[in-house]
Amino acid sequence: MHTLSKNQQIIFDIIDKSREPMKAYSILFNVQKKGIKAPLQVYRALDKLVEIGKIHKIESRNAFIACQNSSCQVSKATAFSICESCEKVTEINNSSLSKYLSNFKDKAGMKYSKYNLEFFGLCKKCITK
Amino acid sequence: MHTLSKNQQIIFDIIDKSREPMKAYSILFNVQKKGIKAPLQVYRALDKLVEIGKIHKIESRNAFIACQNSSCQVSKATAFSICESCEKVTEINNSSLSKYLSNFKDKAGMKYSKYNLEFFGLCKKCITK
DNA sequence: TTACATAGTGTTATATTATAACATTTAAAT
DNA sequence: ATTTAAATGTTATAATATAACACTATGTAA
Repeated sequence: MHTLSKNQQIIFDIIDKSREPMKAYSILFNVQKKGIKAPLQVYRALDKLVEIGKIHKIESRNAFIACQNSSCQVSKATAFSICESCEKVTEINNSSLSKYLSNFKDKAGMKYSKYNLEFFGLCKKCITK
Repeated sequence: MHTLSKNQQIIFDIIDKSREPMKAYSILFNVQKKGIKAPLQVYRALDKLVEIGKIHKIESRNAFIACQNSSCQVSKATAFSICESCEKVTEINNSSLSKYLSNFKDKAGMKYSKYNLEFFGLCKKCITK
């Protein structure tokens, strides 16, 4: 296990507590009272947290969420569902899906070490609206 | 079929000719001689081209490539391989993969209308380096 | 425990990516 | 011909992200 540094811990905590993906400058705003004043301090912590799998970046939204899977192994194999109405994002934890994708090989003979999948649609709540 | 407007055609052409994904401001630089002067003119064309499936955005790279599939149907089901060394990006056209993902349903009962998948690794050339 | 290397911090400045707002023009549909 | 929708041109600005440099803390190994 990895021990987080001071800034990493502060920033992880705020993302982990959030019920929705957080953007970098929103994080910055929220941690200024804790002494983190500059964007770079946030981005450096984010980079590290992504690297060790504690958080994931939702690429289509430029936002970050805490990993919902117990383990960090899966930081190289991420899948999310995104509601295009309410913007709720959920990490998908489905072994069939991860097996299928981890074993996927394309014609070009490229061997993949990582993937990121984002599904878009409407969540249950938003469908009925 | 859709007829492209003047700006849309100019911007599609330059992306289509490019052998690598193009970034918005690189596109802007390259079309200034054609009278397109402002970022917004580029972004508006990009938005439309993405909407109609002529190009795709590589989210992890903030860059755009022309659709490599003959049809525009697939604009809602995109998959790419990205070499992390040379940054070569290739659109994956694999019916097993697209069937699997199009039929995928998660526990939450959310029905997906769209997905985007990005694989990362090393291409053949870069493996042997 | 000192020295060395590695990782993390603080700070200022700046680069890159993207949109708001508004006036005008062109194309398409009735 | 008139109306409507789509596209354009323009200026300004918002939002996202990194470069560069000086300094500090932490872990490792002699």
